[in-house]
Amino acid sequence: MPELPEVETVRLTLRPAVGATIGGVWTSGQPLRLNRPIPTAALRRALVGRRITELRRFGKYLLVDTDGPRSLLVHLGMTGRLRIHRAADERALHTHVVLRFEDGRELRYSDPRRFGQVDLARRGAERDHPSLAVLGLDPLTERLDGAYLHDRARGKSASLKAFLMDQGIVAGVGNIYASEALWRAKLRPTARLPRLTRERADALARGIRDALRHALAKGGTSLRDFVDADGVAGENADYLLVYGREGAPCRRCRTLIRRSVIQGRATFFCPRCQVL
DNA sequence: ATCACGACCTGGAGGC
DNA sequence: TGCCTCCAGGTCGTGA
Repeated sequence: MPELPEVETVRLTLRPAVGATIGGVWTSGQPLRLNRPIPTAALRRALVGRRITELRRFGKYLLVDTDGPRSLLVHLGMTGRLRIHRAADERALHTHVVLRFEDGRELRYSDPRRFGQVDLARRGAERDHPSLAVLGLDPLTERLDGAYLHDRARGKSASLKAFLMDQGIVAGVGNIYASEALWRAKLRPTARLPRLTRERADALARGIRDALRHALAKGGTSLRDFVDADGVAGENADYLLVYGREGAPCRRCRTLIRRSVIQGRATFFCPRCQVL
């Protein structure tokens, strides 16, 4: 579900949690991604009594820093939500982690499909965490340009779309924004990396940055599940340029948008103006 | 090493 | 109404 703009939207709307002191930790006992148990005891040891100091994002991962040495690491998977509630509010089905604050609020993580991840990372050494160590460049906080993409494409033969969705190359781009970025760059999702010239890589870098920034400005894309930390849906679904528009006219050339499947994921493109 | 596929899991939508 | 199939913002293990 959530790609970089959605995770960043959650981070921004979660800011009222900064300053809160964690009084208790509850977990559902159900495992998340890869059948991995939530490390309840370790979460309690690391977080109870600590004050939340900062919220950071690396690609699609969110870090909740505390005044202790450990940060809470969260990945939302496809259906994960992180929301602030009053403690008295009824708990949603599929709630898996609750941080009780001493001021009567709670930070709750829910995730029906349990594709997400909840763990601890060492503050200051968070990039040593195996999930963060493998991430490529974050287009919002680091300089993403054509030189970088062109260099990382060397020796590879995958499709442009698979390349974009590889978190080790660009951290934060997922299925929606891969299609959006390629449409903006006028590049065919099925095109192979050897044809990514430096000039095309420049266009692609620009397409990625623009797709993500515009989506973030609309509070992210809510196709079905996504809401921010206050439960508010994003508005970017109304502004998508190509994703989900199969059979509708291309916004540039009016040719009908086509849908195909690349690596098992729905992919949308204009067969006329995405020439490469 | 790289690449593409299937599996993981639940729920909503649409067809019959 | 109910039951079926298909689909979904992600990632990882597998086998070619």
